[in-house]
Amino acid sequence: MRVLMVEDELRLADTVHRGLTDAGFVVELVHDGENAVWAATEHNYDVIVLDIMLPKLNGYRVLELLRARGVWTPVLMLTAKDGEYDQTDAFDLGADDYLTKPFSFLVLVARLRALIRRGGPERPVVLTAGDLTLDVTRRRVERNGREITLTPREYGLLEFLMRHRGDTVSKSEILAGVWDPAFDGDPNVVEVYVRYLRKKIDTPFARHAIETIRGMGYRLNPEGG
Amino acid sequence: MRVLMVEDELRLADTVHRGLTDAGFVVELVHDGENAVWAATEHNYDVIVLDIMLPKLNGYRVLELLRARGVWTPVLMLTAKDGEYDQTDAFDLGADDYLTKPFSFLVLVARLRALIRRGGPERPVVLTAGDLTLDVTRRRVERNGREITLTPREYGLLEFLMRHRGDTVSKSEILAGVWDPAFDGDPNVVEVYVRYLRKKIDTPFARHAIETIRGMGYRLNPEGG
DNA sequence: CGGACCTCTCAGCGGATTCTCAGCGCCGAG
DNA sequence: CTCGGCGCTGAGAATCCGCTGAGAGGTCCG
Repeated sequence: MRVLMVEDELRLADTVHRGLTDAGFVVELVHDGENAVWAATEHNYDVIVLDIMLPKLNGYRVLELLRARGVWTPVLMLTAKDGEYDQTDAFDLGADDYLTKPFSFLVLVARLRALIRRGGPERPVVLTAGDLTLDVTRRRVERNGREITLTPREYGLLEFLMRHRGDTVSKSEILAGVWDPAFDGDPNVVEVYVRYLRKKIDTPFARHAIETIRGMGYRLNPEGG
Repeated sequence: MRVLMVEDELRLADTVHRGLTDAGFVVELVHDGENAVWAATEHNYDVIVLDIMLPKLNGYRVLELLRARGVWTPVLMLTAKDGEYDQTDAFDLGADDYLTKPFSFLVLVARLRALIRRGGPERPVVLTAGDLTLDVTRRRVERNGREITLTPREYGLLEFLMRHRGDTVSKSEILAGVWDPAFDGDPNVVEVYVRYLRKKIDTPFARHAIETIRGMGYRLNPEGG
């Protein structure tokens, strides 16, 4: 499994490079657009990880050039929330899949595997509970069509609850799934963050998606409350 | 069907190895945590049988490392009754299924088959008695399609009765099974909670799922009363 | 450096839950 | 039919648990 990675931020490039290597990929790393085009044309990769913000040629141009040259290697794009193309859906740019920074490393690996296996993108995962939706790819939460901005922790908690929607999950399960595995603080944090979430996703909409199961934990109502 | 087995007790490892081979599995055997991580990362197994007590890296750490590297092979954990993690439910550690030593060999084979087939743990059953249902994972009780909310104690009692539905269970058995093992209060609590339960699951539906067997205990009617 | 934001801790409140208790009534044995 | 015991019941005390507001520390960014 050969991966070409195009990324100019050295720290990020290094982290991901090491991680992907550990995950069993053979990784080649280039730092700008010109080298990316050259490498991708010259060698055969199973998949290309392509940052949008690059010196010399941006990711969009790189992709365009490759396709024009008949290079159809699947491309996973990395987009930033606040970049030049922040509003753009990377699919429109011709990418096979994309992730928004910051992204989960595990998600990256899973997407790469999917791209390689199917030669196509993993179907975008959107979790829903009634009129509440969470787009895992974009880290975007909406209710009733209105976007809701969440902090990372709030987002993690909501994603966890939505992945288990309908199930009653205990506070310790939530801690294990959302917080650092080594976290050993007061489980009261969970209550606090449930409160924060409710203030953002329930109260303004006069709904009760997050139910308290006293003595047991919490449960996200699959119908959205 | 390829199985990676991680077990350091030679005798046990040998027995199970032979048995699984006879059952049609291709078994690879390693004896410590480091080799387990290496083998599981390098090769593709259908399922991993992982002992908790291991030299170098314990099973918990092995599992953690594998998941962190994006290896999502289903894991069945072997736990001992009296080990460091005896109290812990192995699901909390991220295992897909687990068995407590000593275990029945046939049970092991059945669980492995289930894990491979579904790529996930065997889902605990939904207990039913007539139109009364109790979903263990969702912690949800319904009668006649209507959801019934129970307090933790009430729920524990009902689950116990439903697991023994059709049997007559004495108050002391109930106390031992539902209350804290060290509980030494008045057995009258059981009567009190039976009453609470009846008020919620029987009275509103004009049924009698919970029968009193005078001098003996209680019995949950498998037909729902 | 200062401000905005985020994460987490803490302690008090109040409602929900658990359990005790004492009296009542029904069941079944003789 | 009578009586003793077992289970039922309502009330209430004690405890638990989740909710909440305030705020301390940390981090990021200008």
